[in-house]
Amino acid sequence: MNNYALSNNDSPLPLYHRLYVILKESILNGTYQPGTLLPSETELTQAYGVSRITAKRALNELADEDLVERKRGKGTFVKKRKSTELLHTPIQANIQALMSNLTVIDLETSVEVKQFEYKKAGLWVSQQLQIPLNSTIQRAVRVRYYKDTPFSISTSHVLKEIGTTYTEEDLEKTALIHLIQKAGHNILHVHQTITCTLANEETAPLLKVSVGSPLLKLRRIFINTNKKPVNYAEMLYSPERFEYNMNLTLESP
Amino acid sequence: MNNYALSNNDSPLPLYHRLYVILKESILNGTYQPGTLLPSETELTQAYGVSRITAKRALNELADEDLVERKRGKGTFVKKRKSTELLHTPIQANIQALMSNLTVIDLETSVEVKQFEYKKAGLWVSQQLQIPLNSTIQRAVRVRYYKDTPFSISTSHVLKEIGTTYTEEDLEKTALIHLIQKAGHNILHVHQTITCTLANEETAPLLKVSVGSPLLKLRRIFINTNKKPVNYAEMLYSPERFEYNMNLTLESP
DNA sequence: CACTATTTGTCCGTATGTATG
DNA sequence: TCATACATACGGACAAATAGT
Repeated sequence: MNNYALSNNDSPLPLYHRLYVILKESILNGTYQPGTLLPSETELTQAYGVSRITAKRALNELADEDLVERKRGKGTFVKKRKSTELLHTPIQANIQALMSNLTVIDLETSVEVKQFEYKKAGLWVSQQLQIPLNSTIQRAVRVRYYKDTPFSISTSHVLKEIGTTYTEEDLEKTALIHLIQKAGHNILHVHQTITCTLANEETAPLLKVSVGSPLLKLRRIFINTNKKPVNYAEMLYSPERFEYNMNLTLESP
Repeated sequence: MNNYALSNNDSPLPLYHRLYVILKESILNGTYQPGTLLPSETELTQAYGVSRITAKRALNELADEDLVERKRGKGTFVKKRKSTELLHTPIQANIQALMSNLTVIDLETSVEVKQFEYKKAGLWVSQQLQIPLNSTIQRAVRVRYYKDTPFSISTSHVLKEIGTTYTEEDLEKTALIHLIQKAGHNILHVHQTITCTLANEETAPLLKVSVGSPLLKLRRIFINTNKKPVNYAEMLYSPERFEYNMNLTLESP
């Protein structure tokens, strides 16, 4: 059996948790079908080279989550899931890589602020920011260049009280995330959606692509420590100049 | 200062590591500029409500990574970074959500295998799978339907010795990842790239969209425990039927 | 009915890592 | 640096439930 994943010893995650993740994954991907018997504590002990207490704890964590049922003298059984809602877990990642991407963009590219205005939030934006319709927000459209070729168009919608803490010039020099943090709002979550669209008469010339080209579209909602959205942004990229990379591993870093 | 992130106590990650992540992030996003002084151990103690030893350890982890320099009696200074390579960290996420997505697709959708053939790998595929040019691989094209509307086209390229362990019929009933695992290959990493393209004469009718529609394109390389690529797959989605969601948080789950 | 094997539950002692004051 | 507390992880021991011989 695979004990490779647990040989790495310099992980800050406790052993029982890593074994729990491995087992949970095997249940969710169908290696252990609902109703079937999971390996016993002693089998896990041998297979993964851990103590029985560690194996037991991993199994108990699964039982606490109602993924398995433990029966003394019989074994640990995979439960049948009633709803599939539980499975719709979106990718959960560390914000760190996003932050460093934002910073590296800031360092290596130049920015041109195309629009900078205060206006009333429409239906879509007010829903995204969870504010009343027609609240005043700050809308900024920026184009990023990398070595003189346009790289992205980003349209941000920020709460008025945050927008007033910086100027149009600040936005050309500093990453928006940094300005928001300076305004006293620490970002705890970012919800991100990746989709695509076509370049239109407005966006095509800004990115120097032809109308009808495919564009990668990112929508981001920044949520502060009070769980309030503070920024809704849409980014457009030409797929020839930007692709979104991710590494998915058994363990979180 | 923000001590919210550390109040959550049910994380399996040790406290010093979570503080380390927060500090690292603040350095990378520019809150603490290179050359400047980081908060002292006692300041961190007060700001985040941790003991001095915990703060010390978090700072030492940063020093071990060469991100900061510690000077006795003076303080902890943010180092200047020589290369920006370090910042280009791609999003690092747990494979679990991807696995469960694959499973839920398998449960709720129907699959039609459009092509199933063994052929010689071209330049691109052989590079992705790290095999010699003209090696034999198995290529399968599948269309997924969700309630009778086409949902995705996926084209997979699998090493010949894995492809021969299952049939075309298996591929209609079982997720490919499951079949690969049954062939004895445990997946440790998945490298994923998200980009976009246009529907052409071949793909448009399969997805029942018009030629020239924008399509979300996912490329995935599955890597087994021996660090060998075993599957290269491309997926196409209509953006009206599928968007890619991610949650980015300070802490990994 | 005992007897045995398997499996989980509970307990002990010990060592190390984490975290506080 | 020290003392203390708790969590993690190991090895071992024994009890209780289950199933088959």
